[in-house]
Amino acid sequence: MSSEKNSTRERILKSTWSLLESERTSLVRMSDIAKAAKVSRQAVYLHFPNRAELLVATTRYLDEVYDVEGQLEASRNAASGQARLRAWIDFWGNYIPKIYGVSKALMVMKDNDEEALQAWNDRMLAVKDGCEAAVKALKVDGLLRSELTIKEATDILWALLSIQTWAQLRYECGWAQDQYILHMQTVASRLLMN
Amino acid sequence: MSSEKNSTRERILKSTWSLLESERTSLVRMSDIAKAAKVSRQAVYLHFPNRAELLVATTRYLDEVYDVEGQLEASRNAASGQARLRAWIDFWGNYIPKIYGVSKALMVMKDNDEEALQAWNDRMLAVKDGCEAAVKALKVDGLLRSELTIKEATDILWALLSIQTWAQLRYECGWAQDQYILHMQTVASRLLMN
DNA sequence: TCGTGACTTTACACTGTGTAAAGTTGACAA
DNA sequence: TTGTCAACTTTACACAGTGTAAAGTCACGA
Repeated sequence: MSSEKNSTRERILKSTWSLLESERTSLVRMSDIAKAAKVSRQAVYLHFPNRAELLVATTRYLDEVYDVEGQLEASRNAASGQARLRAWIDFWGNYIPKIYGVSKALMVMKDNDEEALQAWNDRMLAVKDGCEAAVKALKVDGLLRSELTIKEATDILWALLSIQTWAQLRYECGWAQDQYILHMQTVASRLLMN
Repeated sequence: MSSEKNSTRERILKSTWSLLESERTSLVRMSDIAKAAKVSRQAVYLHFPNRAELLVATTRYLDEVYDVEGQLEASRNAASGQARLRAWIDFWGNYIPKIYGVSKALMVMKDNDEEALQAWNDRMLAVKDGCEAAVKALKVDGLLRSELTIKEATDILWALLSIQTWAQLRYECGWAQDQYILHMQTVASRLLMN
């Protein structure tokens, strides 16, 4: 993983990342990325076969930089089911803003591009797994509402924690990030627990 | 409105609609629409200045065909706050599948096109108004949870009833339409009401 | 000194949107 | 009957952005 620092490849990934954080998705073209990385447009294609794979590689790069795996340990080691739900929402809810730019680019692309679709689905299924684990932890503690199956509870939590929902509350409704986390935690508890 | 039946303009709108219902958004190009409407591609531009305005006109056409205004009367005349919330979710939740194809096309386009963005926002604000009205009706009946402001409750309901959330539950999670409506009604009650 | 890998430069094919302008046709009016 | 006009069709082209192709440059290591 990222064996050489400041390699051209990594500069391209960093440029993609920072452009997607600041600019509107559609304004980040291959040529913009090349310019930001101070290489020719062709050099980008030397490292990534197409835009979709560049975006996918960028998401993987983010996961690595932010040490997603390490951070997930925390929620996995939570003492109670309720604590686990809280920790999961805290982790994922706070990870969304970090990856939002890149995710949105992938989201827009998935409607035209099969590869982008695949990558997007993989990511979202991973999130769903996190939701399911939290729900199961509630169940084990006997805290899951009896009228909900594990699948239903997982689906609802997953929908609640979608990136689009975050974006809507955050940008359209003007919620603060803290407010989002807090509300999601109480909303999720209220919906899933007795 | 729609003075002449089977006018070229209306055939174009109908073709756009039916293509967007069946095909993936990105596969519905101006030339596909023209072909389906049995006119030349240029004729489409004679009636609509660009793709964005064609899509917008198609959503308006749908509203007209489905008599949105008339249907909304029902929820407005609900006896209690709770009934109004139910009726609103029933109406909007069942309207989503009818407009999904066209809405998705607009959704994809709003990232590149200012006009599409504007149209999308207008639509979504109208939905938000519906949510706010339902929340206020609850408040009047003293049923709104005391710890929620009207704005917060509206925002949450609006997020819950977003088109993306519907699509995720319906397509990704495989929920049936009836199941979606029922669950959203109970979820909304549980979240907003004492 | 040669070779090689990592680039740059130039050029081009392709798709889809939108513009431009000349040609066709059928209905209706004088 | 002729002429006009609106509603088209046909052909052609500009433009943006992606991706491909291939020749050229250049520094570094054996």
